[in-house]
Amino acid sequence: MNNIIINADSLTELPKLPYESIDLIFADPPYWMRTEGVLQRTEGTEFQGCNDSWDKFSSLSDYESFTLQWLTECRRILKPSGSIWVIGSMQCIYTIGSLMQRLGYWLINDIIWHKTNPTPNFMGTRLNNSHETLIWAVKNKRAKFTFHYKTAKALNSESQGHQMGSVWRFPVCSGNERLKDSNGHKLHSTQKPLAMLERIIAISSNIGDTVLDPFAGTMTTAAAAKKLGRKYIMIEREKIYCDYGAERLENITFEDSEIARAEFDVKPLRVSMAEMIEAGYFVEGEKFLLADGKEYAELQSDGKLLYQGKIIDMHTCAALAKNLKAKRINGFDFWYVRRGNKLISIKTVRENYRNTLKIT
Amino acid sequence: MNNIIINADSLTELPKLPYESIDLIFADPPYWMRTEGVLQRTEGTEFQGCNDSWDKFSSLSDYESFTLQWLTECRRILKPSGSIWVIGSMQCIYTIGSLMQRLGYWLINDIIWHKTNPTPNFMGTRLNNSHETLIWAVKNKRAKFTFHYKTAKALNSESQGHQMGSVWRFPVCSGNERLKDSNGHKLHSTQKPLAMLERIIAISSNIGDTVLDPFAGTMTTAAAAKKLGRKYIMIEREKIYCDYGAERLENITFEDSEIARAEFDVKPLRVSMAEMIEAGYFVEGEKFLLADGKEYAELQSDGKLLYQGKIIDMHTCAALAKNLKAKRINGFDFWYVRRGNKLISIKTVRENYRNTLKIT
DNA sequence: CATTGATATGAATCCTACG
DNA sequence: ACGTAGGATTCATATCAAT
Repeated sequence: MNNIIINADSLTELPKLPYESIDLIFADPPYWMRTEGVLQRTEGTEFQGCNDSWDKFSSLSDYESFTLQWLTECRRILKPSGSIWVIGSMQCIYTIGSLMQRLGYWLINDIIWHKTNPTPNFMGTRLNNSHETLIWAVKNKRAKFTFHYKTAKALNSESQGHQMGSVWRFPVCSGNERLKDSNGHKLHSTQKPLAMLERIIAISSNIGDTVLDPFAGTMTTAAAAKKLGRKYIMIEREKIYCDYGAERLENITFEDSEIARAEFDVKPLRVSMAEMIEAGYFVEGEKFLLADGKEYAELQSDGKLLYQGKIIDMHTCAALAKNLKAKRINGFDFWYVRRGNKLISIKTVRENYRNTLKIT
Repeated sequence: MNNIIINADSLTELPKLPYESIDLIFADPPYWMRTEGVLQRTEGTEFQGCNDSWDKFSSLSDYESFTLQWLTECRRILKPSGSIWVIGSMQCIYTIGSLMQRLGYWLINDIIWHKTNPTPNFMGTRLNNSHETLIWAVKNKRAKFTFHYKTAKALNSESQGHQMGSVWRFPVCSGNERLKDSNGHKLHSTQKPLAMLERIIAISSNIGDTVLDPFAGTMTTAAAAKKLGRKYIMIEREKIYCDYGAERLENITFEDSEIARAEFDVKPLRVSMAEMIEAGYFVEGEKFLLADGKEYAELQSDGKLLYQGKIIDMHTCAALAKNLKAKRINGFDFWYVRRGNKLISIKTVRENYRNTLKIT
């Protein structure tokens, strides 16, 4: 059931997928653009937007009903730890977001795709619509989901080395990347940029995960998934997109990388104070100091601290010693010990201990 | 009923306002942030977000009902030519947008306020939420609304001189602009930047218009309105905000400007071909040429053109002569006439004619 | 090959006053 | 309400031909 393209309607296919079997969903549903007539450039040429039969709906309640159906199924097949991305624009994203919240999805972020090269507003009738919106959500409020924070930081082209924000800059899909039909015309009216899908899959899934796209189109989601070593299930109603998409995927291979493996986000080994005392990295009875050099507390054999006659954990103790309103802070950021005539952060001591574990 | 602050609840006050009496509405409703517990920075200090009593709701349907009520009233009191802006974030904007579309509002644009200095995500648990969303809408699909396109162009700090897009960069409200209470703490947890309100009011209303804000808070909307010569009706439930807001408004005066008056958007005088022939700017029977210098058509007394034996209007004729797919293009951009031994654009001729009208 | 200029095009809720 | 004529309006890129 992996790495397949299903040439059928999502509303009939999604119910066939097993309960809680999918790690990541990317959905690029019909937007229901509601355009009328032809839009003409000043020079007299026509703008070719999205005027496909698959984007037509008869009414708002019709569109709501369609949206409710596929969102309901997606929630059923999503793993508890999985997450879903949905892209849309003004015309549809409010319907989508509102139904998601009603269905119990919990929104993680909404993300703005700020297009670097949007179609201008030819007539000057309103603001140039230069973005689309992505909603990223989980099944339930308390769900634990995959998010590679440091991978996202590494991928943050908008502000290198800083945490990734909710506004992303990407050009629209054009040029060589854009699939053409046998007449040389664009195959699909709304092909999404591969780079955006790669970012999404890299930060919110793991190697080997299964990615589902219920409106797969030109298989951009599958292309990104394959490149990053994820499995994929693509559902697409139009045969022509499936055919061209399958061909596209043949030329794509897994490219292993730190990003694909999310190696920046590998959690350091969990170690306990007691363990480090045992290993001789801390000594029972030694003094814990703050950066000011004053001795505040005394280390106990179990890793707790003796402070003003009471035995408390070092995180609570740090907040107390620093006289903070907060009850608890990360003691590894505040406590020092004496080594020779120097003050050493206990974080450094832990780092040294962890390094010995890596070697063995 | 102008330039007033009403210290009361919007749900009771909006129904008292007359039908179709408001030109522009800006609404910054409670977002229902659904925060829990205390968010602590790494150093142990507490982040002071929005935890106000006015932002508490018991359930999604409760919030939907509240939203439906004020949006319904706003639609009732909005003039047919008026428009409404609503700001919100992920937590609420999908509910708001979806209800707006259900109520029959027609969206003009959604606009992203991309914060230049967002609060970081302290825990690294998700993407840094660095934007809020504004929805700009009219009462009905066919409604004509005020939009000063060229004023927007002039105000476009993101890309000077180009059409304004749907992603706006503004810093969050801070420093001197941020109102403080008697203890020196921020008066209001969600004060919006004045510059953003000025932009909104400048591009979507006229001098003398009435601007309504049903959740007026620190009266930023009124401040921008007053500065730009608009009238205002502010509704705010909390007395303390009304008091500080009234004081704030005392120090603000109307600053006249081309932007305030939207002078870039003044429409040129409408003139007809027949009128210009009458005035001698064109001569009946003279030849109309394209840029290539070939004679294509012959001017008739009523301003129409004789082309290949048929009499047609010059816009349709231009499309024909240029062999375009389009049925009609602006003839003033394509036709030339001979003046002496030079080719002159008929747009230039019209410009000359218009200049004589200005003098008299 | 590098540079320049002309041309094509992208999820678009894309005109309006007057008779 | 609807037809007609007047008149206003685009930006970043990619491609390709010409220099």
